[in-house]
Amino acid sequence: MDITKRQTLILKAIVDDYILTGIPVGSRTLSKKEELSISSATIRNEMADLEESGYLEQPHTSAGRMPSDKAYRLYVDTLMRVSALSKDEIEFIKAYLGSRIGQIENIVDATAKVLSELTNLTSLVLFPQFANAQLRRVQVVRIVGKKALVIFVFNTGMVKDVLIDVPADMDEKYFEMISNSLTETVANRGFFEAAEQLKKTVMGEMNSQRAFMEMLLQSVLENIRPKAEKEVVLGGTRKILEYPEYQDVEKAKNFLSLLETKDTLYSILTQASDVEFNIKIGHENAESALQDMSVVTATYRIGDQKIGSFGVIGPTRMDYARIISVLEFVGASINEILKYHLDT
Amino acid sequence: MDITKRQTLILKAIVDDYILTGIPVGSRTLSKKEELSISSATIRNEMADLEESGYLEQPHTSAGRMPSDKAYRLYVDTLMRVSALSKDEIEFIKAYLGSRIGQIENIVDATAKVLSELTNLTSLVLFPQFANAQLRRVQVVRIVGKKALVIFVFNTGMVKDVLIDVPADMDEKYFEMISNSLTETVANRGFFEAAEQLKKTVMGEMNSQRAFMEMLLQSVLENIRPKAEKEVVLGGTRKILEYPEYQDVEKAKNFLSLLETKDTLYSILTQASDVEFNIKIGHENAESALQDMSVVTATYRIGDQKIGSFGVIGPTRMDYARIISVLEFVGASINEILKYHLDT
DNA sequence: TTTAGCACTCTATCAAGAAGAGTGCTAACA
DNA sequence: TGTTAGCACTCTTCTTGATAGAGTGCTAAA
Repeated sequence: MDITKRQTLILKAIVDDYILTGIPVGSRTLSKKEELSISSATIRNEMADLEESGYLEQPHTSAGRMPSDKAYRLYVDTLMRVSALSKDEIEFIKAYLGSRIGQIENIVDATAKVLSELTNLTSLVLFPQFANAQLRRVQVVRIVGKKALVIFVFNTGMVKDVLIDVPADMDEKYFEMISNSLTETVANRGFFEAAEQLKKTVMGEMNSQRAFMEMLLQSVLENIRPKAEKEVVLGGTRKILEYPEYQDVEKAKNFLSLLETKDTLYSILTQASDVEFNIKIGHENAESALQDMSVVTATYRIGDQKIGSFGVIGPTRMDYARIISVLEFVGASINEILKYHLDT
Repeated sequence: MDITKRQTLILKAIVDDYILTGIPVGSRTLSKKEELSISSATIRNEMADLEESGYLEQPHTSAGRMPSDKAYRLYVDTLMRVSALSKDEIEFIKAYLGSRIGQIENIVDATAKVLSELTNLTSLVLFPQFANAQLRRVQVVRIVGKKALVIFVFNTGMVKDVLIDVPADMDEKYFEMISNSLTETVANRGFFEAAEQLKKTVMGEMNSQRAFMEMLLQSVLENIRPKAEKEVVLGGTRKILEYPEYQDVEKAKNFLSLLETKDTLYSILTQASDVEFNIKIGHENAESALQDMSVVTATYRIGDQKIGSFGVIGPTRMDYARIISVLEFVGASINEILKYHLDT
């Protein structure tokens, strides 16, 4: 089952070429390459062997060979060389992400954009998972008239808020009291625990503002609940149309509708969050819609706590080496920015 | 130049049919329709006349006729019958929009989705134009440690906020003072006037917190400035792929990249905001990229103040009558929801 | 004025043939 | 024994030509 050194060399050349062009690679094309000074006939023999071992595939008899998923796996695991990004690329990432410090949404959006721009693929960014984050503080602030803002502060430094209606005659003191009481209840708890605790607390309260408290609780629960649907941000969704293998509108449509069912994307991004880099090639994906696509994801964190993941999705023929470099650098940049966020 | 009653009838039938199918309409197809009991030969004669008058076009000699932009214009102005929406459709809109009361973003997103879903076209929704809205209140609230939230309240009932850094040792009293002073400065002014006034005020201040105030001012200005780029929300961007005339990937790509340059969309939506409904057919669009597309837009308002617009974009062959009904009803629904928002 | 009839035009579709790319196998060579 | 040149073979793609079908424009009759 092992393959020889020369076969490895040939395989790498084929993968490199196929990633670049998307056209099945012929023996003559390969023999013309400088690094391989072997005749096309010899290459043909080796290719036949590689095909038998399951590393190569042939769309039809008189076409060149293209890598199988197994070949990509080998390529990713041992063959490819991950090179550093160019100065320009680093500059681009820094400029794009750096200027977006502020709201978390901006960072997520910018990450999605930067990823798709640099890889020419559709990018996925999972929103920070509040479920893992803990609440630190809840504050109710009267804005004007009947409107008040409920502000949630997480231990990760993130802030979320929601507008609610309050009785016009409600006392400022009362807001302060609620804020403190809510904070006490939820502080240092994750979402589910906090929700549990909140319900108990409100049920216990039997004061005159019961209706208001229930309304408040409702909006609190709705807003700190992690919503799968909302939590995936996409970038470069139309990049796929650039690829010759998606010139068929039907195929492109399938891909684009896959992107609309965010549940799938969500599960891809969450299940991947155990390891640093996760590369799923073709049939390695559980979802049937992804059998001829690859997904590469990485995690991002605040401090040493994993709070989300991001990555790209595209045809199995993708430049894995380059993608890894990009993800690595972008991940590091995000960590840096979020660390700054955390610095209270 | 005038056309006869019968020609009008024929033209309407052609437009109706072509909107439905997208295939050039032949004389025999028309003669088979019940409402027109004329022979195909007669129709052919009439069609020749209509072509001469510029209402019909022929892709090639042995094909049927299709409506020109001029025909669509006539159709929209006098021929089409706008019918009421079905109960199901009304229910759909109400369910979708009604449940999204809360943040303005949700309403805008929901509107975009509802529009594209009901029309099968790409929808555009302009974010409420803060430039026209006036500020009512600015409030700085310490959140925790070095973080504070600057909250902007508009006379439209909308609320925007931004997270900023503040010196950890800054007094609560000082926040109150700043809030009041900022509010006084910007209250009842539009954006540009408020910005002008703010600059003057800060320049005047020479106290110890000058650096902080400048930082604050910066973030204030950045956040209340109307950003064209950010202000257009799209829905159903991939709907275009369903249309046979966009089976060509190249065409689809062009359309999709048009959607990415939000400046164009922004200008379409803003220039249209003078009248209730705005219908631009084919070459009536100033932008060269839109020469074979139509754009239908409507405005939405709070009270009697126009604050934004929304609409759909697609091939000139679109169901104008239906689109008008949808826009009308959705517009009314938005107004209702926003009125509730305004009810402080 | 309307309609039936017919020649004409253009497109779309299909089959057949030619060109090109690439392979697999065999035989010769180092 | 491994490598290479040569050649027949296969499959795709492109081109060409023929054909059917849709629809028109025009003429002549009703």
